[in-house]
Amino acid sequence: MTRASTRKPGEATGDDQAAVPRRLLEHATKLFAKKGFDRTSVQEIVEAAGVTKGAMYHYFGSKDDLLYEIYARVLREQTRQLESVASSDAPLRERLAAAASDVVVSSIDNLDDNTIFLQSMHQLSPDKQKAVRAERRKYHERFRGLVEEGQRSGEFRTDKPADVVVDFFFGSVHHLGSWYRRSGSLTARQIGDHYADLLLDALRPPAG
Amino acid sequence: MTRASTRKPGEATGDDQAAVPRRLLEHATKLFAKKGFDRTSVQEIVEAAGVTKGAMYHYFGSKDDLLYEIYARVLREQTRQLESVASSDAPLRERLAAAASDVVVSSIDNLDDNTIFLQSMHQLSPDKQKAVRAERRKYHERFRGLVEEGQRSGEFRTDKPADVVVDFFFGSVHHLGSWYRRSGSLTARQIGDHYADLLLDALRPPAG
DNA sequence: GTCGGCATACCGACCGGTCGGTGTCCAAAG
DNA sequence: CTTTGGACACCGACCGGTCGGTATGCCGAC
Repeated sequence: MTRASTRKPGEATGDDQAAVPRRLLEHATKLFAKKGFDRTSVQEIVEAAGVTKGAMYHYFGSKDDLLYEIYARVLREQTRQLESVASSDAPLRERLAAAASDVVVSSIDNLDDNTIFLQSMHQLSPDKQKAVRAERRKYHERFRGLVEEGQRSGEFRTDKPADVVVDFFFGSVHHLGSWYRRSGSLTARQIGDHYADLLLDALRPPAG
Repeated sequence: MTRASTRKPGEATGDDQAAVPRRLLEHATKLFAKKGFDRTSVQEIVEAAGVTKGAMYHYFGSKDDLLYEIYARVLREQTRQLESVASSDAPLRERLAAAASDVVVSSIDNLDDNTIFLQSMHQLSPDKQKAVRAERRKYHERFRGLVEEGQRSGEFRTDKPADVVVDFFFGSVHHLGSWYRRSGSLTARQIGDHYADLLLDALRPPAG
């Protein structure tokens, strides 16, 4: 009863050290991606993380909160990355190509988050959903800014609305999770470059 | 007790005549799209359709069956449409453009089905999921055939794998539901033509 | 001693699916 | 013409089970 360094709670022996909230987030991500948000019970998550429900509800207000935190983390990271690339002083075409390729690579690196984004967003509570959408919108707008810049300078075609082009492109990106397999023959960067090429070439003015 | 044309069953007075299975499918589609498959209870569906659970389980083996039927219906229709366009004797570029534009238009016309496809496919039982995937794959392969035809003839670039291009395009199509609003300024056909243009232009050989 | 960091036991709501029944129609028997 | 029987379409109360969330208490650290 008075043993030191008790290993009672949970069976987790491998990835222990990690803080409890981190472990919860990590395993929740995997489970949500694999089985969907609604099909994953809180019980499963806490068992996978080697803790109990008490622990989870100590750190998170609800199951929804868990999902929201996953979203927020991904969005912060992607926004940060885009901002860094978009505001460099490289030529426009290079900046857009880098932004496009990068978002593909990061989406593939975190396929789970991507899958969740796709399938479970509408299961968030309305206000949290609104917050996520707002953040996502900011991201799209920044990206669209690059396209519009090229349209003003004459580098890109102007017969297609910039927002249509951006939605076209991000549709492709969001759907990577439904077909990309790591066992395939193409690396994440190769896919990213292909996608960036397709975008840039689709944006060439029709005349030439 | 012996009245003719009794209107007892259900309260549905507006859209009655319609057969019960059709009504169930119709309302299930709307609810699944709005709230997601798991969040929609069988009770809600039958109430919306103006029948009872008994009726539903008389016509469908399970809630899963309902979802599967929705998928099957959409897939049959889209496959039929693609086959009709792809096998015409018009020039290749026109056939591909028509196929691309058509799938966008039909996806927008049936935004609900599209949304369900996106969000709820993984909630089907494994065997039904397999069946849906197989059918979907056939569709993609037919579409890819058009791209490959153009690559062989030299009309399209050959530095991008055809399957990457097809996945790129269908990602965009599947995501229409997440941003397209009927209240927007563009009609379904306009979006379809824009998307078709972007695809065709992305496929132009890099040299010119 | 009290406070953060959990564990454990438990609750009420709800959900998919079942099952014994009911009303209606039609066809064959009487 | 009437009766009977049974197939079909549907009803709705009910069940076992699960799930998100909570109430309470223990325990080591400060």
